[in-house]
Amino acid sequence: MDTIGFEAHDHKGCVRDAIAAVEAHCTRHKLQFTPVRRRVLEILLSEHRAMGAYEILDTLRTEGLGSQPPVAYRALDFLVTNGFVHKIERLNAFIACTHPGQDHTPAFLICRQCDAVAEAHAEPSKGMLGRAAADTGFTIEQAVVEAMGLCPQCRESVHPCA
Amino acid sequence: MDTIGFEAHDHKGCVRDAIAAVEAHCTRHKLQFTPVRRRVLEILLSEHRAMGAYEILDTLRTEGLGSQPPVAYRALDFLVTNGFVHKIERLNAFIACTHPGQDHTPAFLICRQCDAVAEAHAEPSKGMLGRAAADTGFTIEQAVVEAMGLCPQCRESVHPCA
DNA sequence: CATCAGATGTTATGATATCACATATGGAGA
DNA sequence: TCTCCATATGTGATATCATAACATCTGATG
Ligand SMILES: [Zn+2]
Ligand SMILES: [Zn+2]
Ligand SMILES: [Zn+2]
Ligand SMILES: [Zn+2]
Repeated sequence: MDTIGFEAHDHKGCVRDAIAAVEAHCTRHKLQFTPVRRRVLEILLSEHRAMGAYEILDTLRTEGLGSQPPVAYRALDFLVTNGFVHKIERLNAFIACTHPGQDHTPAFLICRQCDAVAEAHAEPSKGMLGRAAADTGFTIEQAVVEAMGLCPQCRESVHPCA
Repeated sequence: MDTIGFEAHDHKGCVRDAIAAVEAHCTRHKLQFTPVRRRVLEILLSEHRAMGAYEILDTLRTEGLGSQPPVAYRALDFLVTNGFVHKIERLNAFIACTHPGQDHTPAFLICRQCDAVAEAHAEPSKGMLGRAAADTGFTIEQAVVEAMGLCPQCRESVHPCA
């Protein structure tokens, strides 16, 4: 199973495991997993959905962990840079990674109805894109792949228009 | 050749042809290709790069075609909706389509050094992404595919760090 | 002419993101 | 220990991107 996000799962365990994985990764790479950074990751993990920076900041504020935008953006920048969180460009929002610590290139399935987001695995330099890049001499370093559409649940509930 | 953008070409002709194609498409589909909409498309075509809405608005303003953000955003919305212009999510910017009028799903190669953008062709429901979607029952309606990296020219000029 | 849909003009505001500068903290080396 | 320095944080201000709301205009239809 590679893409979770549209199905029920052991949420408590998933949060715990993710935090543990990030902790281990930070120790190994001498990265500072500070309280704000940890808390931002926890918020994203516990909600399990894409959240805007200001929405995260609201929570931090009530907990006395920072009240100004740079606090949230700096923590998010750290988490994104190190691959623990991904930015969903289409939503200007952030979501916790489902494979923290592992080197991977994510792709996302975003439901336009309920905003649920599932992380899948993308092969960057394979397929059309890789061919086009190779043809033109372009060097791909990173890729944003975000599919919009309807998740299984919302697909059910949409009236058939017929 | 499917991806232009990193190479020299007949620019005058490319602008003329694109405008003509859009004009024809609008006539056929009873869409109003108004002065503001036409001018915004011309600006994007002539610059041949990704431009922010406010940058476009600056030009409109000097020409008396509108001075407030909604003017630019409404024109861009029309052009994007009808596939004559694409939004580059990663840059919060817009770029003229290189296949206007044709039904297609674009992918982009974006140079992080010089901000040049090339449009390529993506096959949405093929490959990893399509598989992941099919596995989970997700229905893909639209996709954002944007690769970041170095274009051929910038790749040359970057010092080797060695 | 009356009506209406679509396009535009304009003011204000909302949402997202960064700059700039002060302060704190903790480890490496003199 | 003390100094230095890199990294992280606190905070106010500001930049950048985008839309809401409402008035007005214009052309097509009947
Ligand atoms: Zn991930
Ligand atoms: Zn859904
Ligand atoms: Zn296109
Ligand atoms: Zn370049």
